[in-house]
Amino acid sequence: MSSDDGQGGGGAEGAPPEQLALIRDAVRKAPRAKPRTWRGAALAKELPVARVLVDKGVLHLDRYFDYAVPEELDADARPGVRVRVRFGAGRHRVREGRREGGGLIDGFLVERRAESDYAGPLAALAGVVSPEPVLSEELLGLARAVADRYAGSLADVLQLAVPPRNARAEGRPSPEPLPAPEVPDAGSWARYTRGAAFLESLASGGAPRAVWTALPGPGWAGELARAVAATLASGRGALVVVPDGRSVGRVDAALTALLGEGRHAVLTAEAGPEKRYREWLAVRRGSVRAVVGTRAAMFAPVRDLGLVAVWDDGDGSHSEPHAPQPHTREVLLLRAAHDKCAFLLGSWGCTVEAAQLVESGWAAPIVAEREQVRAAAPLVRTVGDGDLARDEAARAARLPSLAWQAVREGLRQGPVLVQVPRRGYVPRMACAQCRAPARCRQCSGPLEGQDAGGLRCGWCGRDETGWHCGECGGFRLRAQVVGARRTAEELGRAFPAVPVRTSGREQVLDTVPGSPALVVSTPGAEPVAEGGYAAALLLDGWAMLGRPDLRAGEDALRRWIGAASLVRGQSDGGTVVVVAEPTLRPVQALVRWDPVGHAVRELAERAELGFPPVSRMAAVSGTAEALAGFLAAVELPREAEVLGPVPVPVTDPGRPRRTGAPPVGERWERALIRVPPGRGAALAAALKSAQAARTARGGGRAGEGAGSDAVRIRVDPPDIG
DNA sequence: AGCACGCCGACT
DNA sequence: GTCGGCGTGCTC
Repeated sequence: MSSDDGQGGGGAEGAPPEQLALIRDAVRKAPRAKPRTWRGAALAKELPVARVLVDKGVLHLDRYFDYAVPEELDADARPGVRVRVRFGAGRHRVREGRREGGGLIDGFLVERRAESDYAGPLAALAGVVSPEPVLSEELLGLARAVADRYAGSLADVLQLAVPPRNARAEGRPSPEPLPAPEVPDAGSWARYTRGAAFLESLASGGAPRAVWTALPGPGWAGELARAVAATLASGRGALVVVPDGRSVGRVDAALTALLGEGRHAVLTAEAGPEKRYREWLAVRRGSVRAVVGTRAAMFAPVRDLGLVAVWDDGDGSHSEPHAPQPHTREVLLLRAAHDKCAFLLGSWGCTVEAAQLVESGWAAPIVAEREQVRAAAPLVRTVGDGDLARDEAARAARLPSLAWQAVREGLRQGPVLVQVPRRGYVPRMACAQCRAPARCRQCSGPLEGQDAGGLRCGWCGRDETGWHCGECGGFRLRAQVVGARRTAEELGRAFPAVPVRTSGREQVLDTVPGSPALVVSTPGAEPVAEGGYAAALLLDGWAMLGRPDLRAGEDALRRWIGAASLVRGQSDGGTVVVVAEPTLRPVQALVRWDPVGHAVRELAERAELGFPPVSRMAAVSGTAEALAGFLAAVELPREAEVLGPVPVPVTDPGRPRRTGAPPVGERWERALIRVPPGRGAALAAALKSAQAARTARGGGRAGEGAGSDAVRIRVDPPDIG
């Protein structure tokens, strides 16, 4: 971990000429013992200098600024508090001796010091917003590590890590902390080979690190709660981050069942600003020592942290959409390293990153015995192209008879889940004959069907008129996705006696009763069925696997496993039918219920190709000029490799602009920069300093508003072709 | 980002 | 001889 401050001791060696004046000043005004303010106001007697992190964009770049502490603010101006300072106007004020120009802006007081390194006269703190010390040394250290890891600014990270102040919440005292609970028994952790040992280690103050492949079914929330309880029993705090509000609810319920009220806080965005800040404060003040929450909780200031845990790290919600877009898993890894605490990554599936933690020896696997898995997982059957072709009935009904059969039989035993692709998925086109994805002849982008009936490239936007298949020469197309939703509707009509419930983006159902019903859901929105689903039908195979993305296979498997984990085990007759080609690797992994094996193979492949997470990548995007300028200026580590630039898909005016996509009407390019393992920090540092130099200098060019010259940097880009 | 500094051309 | 253009650099 690199810990350079970016701001050295102030030596004159190699100083650029524009700093000479400053240095001359410094020499003349040499004795730095006592800071002077412009008007010589009375200062605090002890430690009269406040080191402040100014909370403003990216431009001041993680530098601290020193301010004088007026006597009347001495008591409140403690490290960690929010302050107001004047910032922005120049030295002229000293000469004119009149008004203190510059606007009032927010900042965090980072440190009180006896003297300043700054040669000039110090401005005084304008005020202390509140005496609540919200930014602890640990949180600051974490924020800096995250900023370094992601080539972002400290201020940006702090915006994610410290919730906005709410005076009412701050005014209320937090409850008295409860004593540590008893050590819980192993409970259902006994289902896993190393499970009980992991809990014992937590309870006795150890810092074990594990990647836990959870058995399908609802047991995971209780198991997480038990890990939290064991950590609390050791006298330490615990943090659990899950992908969504529903999962928070499950872990919350499990914690309450195990520990009663008052021992854990719930941090979600849904709570609203006041409640959220109140909970956050209770954690910071040490009133509550355990936290469960969504993404933003990854920064929760838990006291004496003993365990960090993340559930389902493959879920996209763990990626923070705001700069610098940190990922829960990576932030918790940093916390585990800094605080030397235990780490638990749990999931029904297994990401490539998780597999890497095990392969590298950093974390131990926690898995169940093979027979246990086989009994707990449903029986999985596939329907591929061959079956469809042979199955005359299937083509007529647009659904294979195996699927009908599974649904019919499932409905006799209980609810049946039907997983359909998310709406808004653009229908991608494929050759009707050989199923090869239809690609643009200009840029190889995916061709998409249009409402009007034509074809258009999803990347470069060109209309395609004379398409023919590059693989087999065929000239007939079929939609890869269209039909699944309609199929679900048809299913409903085919079983008129059975209620149909839907769960999706607009309305997500939490649970459904155990009585026979068709439950149609998009991936990730599947309700939990009481007693488990009798069967599931997974209809989005082509949609998931057809995407031209590195993670398409991994993602598809994750979503299938997520749905299939809600189905009763094979021993209770649970059945899953997946409509996808059985020769494909993710499909085979689902049939064998072997997510870890799949991730390990993916990992080996990525290592061979030099793909993340084995190497570290960053994406840099912007206009062609901006990108070329940036690439010319950046001083990359020697081992770095620049791929591209290539054109970025244009933003369709009709659809919402995705984060990182160019503004409508602009053409952007993107370069990928790759470094070997261990050089990630060096890459981030290089990108950061080049970006700093450019934003400081370049500024607004002719015509366009400022920013047309800027580039966007994304460490760990999620979408690598 | 603001905003003041400074070094060049048109004005009273 | 002075006013003000915006190009450049700093903000404790």
